[in-house]
Amino acid sequence: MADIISDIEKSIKDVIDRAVKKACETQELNITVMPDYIIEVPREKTNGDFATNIAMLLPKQAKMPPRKIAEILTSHMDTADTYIEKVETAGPGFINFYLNNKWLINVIPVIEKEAENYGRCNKGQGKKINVEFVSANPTGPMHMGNARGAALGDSLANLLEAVGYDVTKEFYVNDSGNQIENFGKSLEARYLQLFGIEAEIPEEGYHGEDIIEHMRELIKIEGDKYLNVPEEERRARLTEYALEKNLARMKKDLADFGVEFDIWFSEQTLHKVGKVEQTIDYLKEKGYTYESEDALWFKASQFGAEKDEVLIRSNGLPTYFAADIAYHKNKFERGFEIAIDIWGADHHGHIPRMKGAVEALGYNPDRLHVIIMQLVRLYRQGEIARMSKRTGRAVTLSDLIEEVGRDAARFFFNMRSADTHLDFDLDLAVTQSTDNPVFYVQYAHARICSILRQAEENGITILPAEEANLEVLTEESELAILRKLADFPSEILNSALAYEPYHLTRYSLELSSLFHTFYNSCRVIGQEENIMIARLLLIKSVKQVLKNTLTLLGITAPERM
RNA sequence: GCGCCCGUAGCUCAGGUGGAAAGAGCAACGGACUUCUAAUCCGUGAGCCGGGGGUUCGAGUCCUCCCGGGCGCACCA
Repeated sequence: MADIISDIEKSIKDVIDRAVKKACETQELNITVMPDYIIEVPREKTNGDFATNIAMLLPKQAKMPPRKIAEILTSHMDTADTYIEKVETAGPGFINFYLNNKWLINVIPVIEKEAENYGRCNKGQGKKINVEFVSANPTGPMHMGNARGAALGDSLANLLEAVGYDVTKEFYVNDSGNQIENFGKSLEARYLQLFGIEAEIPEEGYHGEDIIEHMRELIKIEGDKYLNVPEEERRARLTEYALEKNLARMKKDLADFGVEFDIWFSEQTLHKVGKVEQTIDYLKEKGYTYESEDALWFKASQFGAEKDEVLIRSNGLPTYFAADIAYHKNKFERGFEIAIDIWGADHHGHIPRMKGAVEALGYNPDRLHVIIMQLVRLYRQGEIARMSKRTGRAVTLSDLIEEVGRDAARFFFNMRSADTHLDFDLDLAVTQSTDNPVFYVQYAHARICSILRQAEENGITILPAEEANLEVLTEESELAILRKLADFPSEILNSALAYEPYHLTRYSLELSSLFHTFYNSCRVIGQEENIMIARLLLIKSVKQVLKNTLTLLGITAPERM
């Protein structure tokens, strides 16, 4: 896909490379190794549109000061047939390039042509990538950490897909192991209690109202038929029932949040088909395990972890870790080149051992990338809010959607990088004002739609970009918008490769701000024909790019507000 | 004690592979609506980038040691 920024950078590099060659030919410079120089955008506009540091990387080779090198290179630069208008040397040895603003207007026809595909590319070349996120315990409702993970993971998946990866979004269902045992015991206790039979919820069990609710419903449907069956059978059935209910609930809550998984991967199935056992056997054969105190251990410390880890407990049951190894082995066997896991900060200690396990399995550990999210703190009226307004219990994902809405929640979760604590201001998220960033962005979109509607009502025909005279876009606020629009493809690529969708919220805010500034200084409708058409095309481009950005974030772009 | 993350304006945070005089939003103060949505815009003030060393032409960014905060260090997940 077209990216006018990288095109222009390429043309500048050409100019530089040719100048170096020429300077060497005339023996003014003696350079044998071409340095790895960069083209960058100077912070200060007065330093040009682009700059290069090449002269500052050459003093040793050329045996002269950087400014002198810059002068020589500049003198050999041939800028014919480029947009470069002026080249200057400055500062400690920068070479600054000043461009004719006309290069920027090319972005409008590109956006018009590519529309919803503007910004996308094929960097990923169809490589298979697995993004596992949320993976909340199916023993109860989802909390704020799960919500942040959902927003982050889904936007990241969209982003990776946009740059050409074949993305699979996956939810690992922990429907096995200790916590499920406790879940079953808790359900059973409630079930018996509802029939007036004395029973106790285990120490580490689940005491929530939802457990009682599940059993009330089950009794309504199936009555007392599990009172007189063997304990094991009873627990299995109660667990199965409640898990199914919880999973359905999670699917619904996530769907309300705009998150749809491709695969819900059951941990239980790994055990059932013997994958866990096979994986353990494999590690055993490789000599990466040993027995101690009746348990089987994985030599994690041999692979960079702090200590060894138990695979099979002395009671004969495999640990969660053992299943997780089998799960990751399975991911790679399914052909994923990269597996991304999104975990809460409280799990960060597991990264070395998990990567160690991947390595022990014979895969490059770099193929597993773990994103650690820091905690979310909710604020209401300036104070930490732990409880839901409505239920009085811990705030769940569905509470959050109900209180602030899906768009605001998704935007807020993606405003900060994953590794900073997130202060979520619930009051701000519902505010319909300039303070609320998501409204600010959506308002920009709606405002554009409003102008376009009026243009249509006034019978104004917008020409195709190729036929319009876009050179009349010379106002500072117009040029600033064009520059921002041109940045979009690299913005997406960089965010995707860094696995950091939060750059998109910032981008959307910056573009919106530039639009609002333009709106207040330039009128569109009623201007001289050429200018009006050009501005209509400009704001249409802004609308398209805002829409594309919001879509990646899973947020709606309203036509009116 | 060991490991990971964080420490930038009063508050919340940005600062691609090191680059030229550190940015934004909010809060504070002062302005702009007979005109396409004032849910907006314009302006002002505000900083030993936690601290000390080091690497180099050049460090908020890299290395090291401290200080402060969060989270881990189970035969739980």
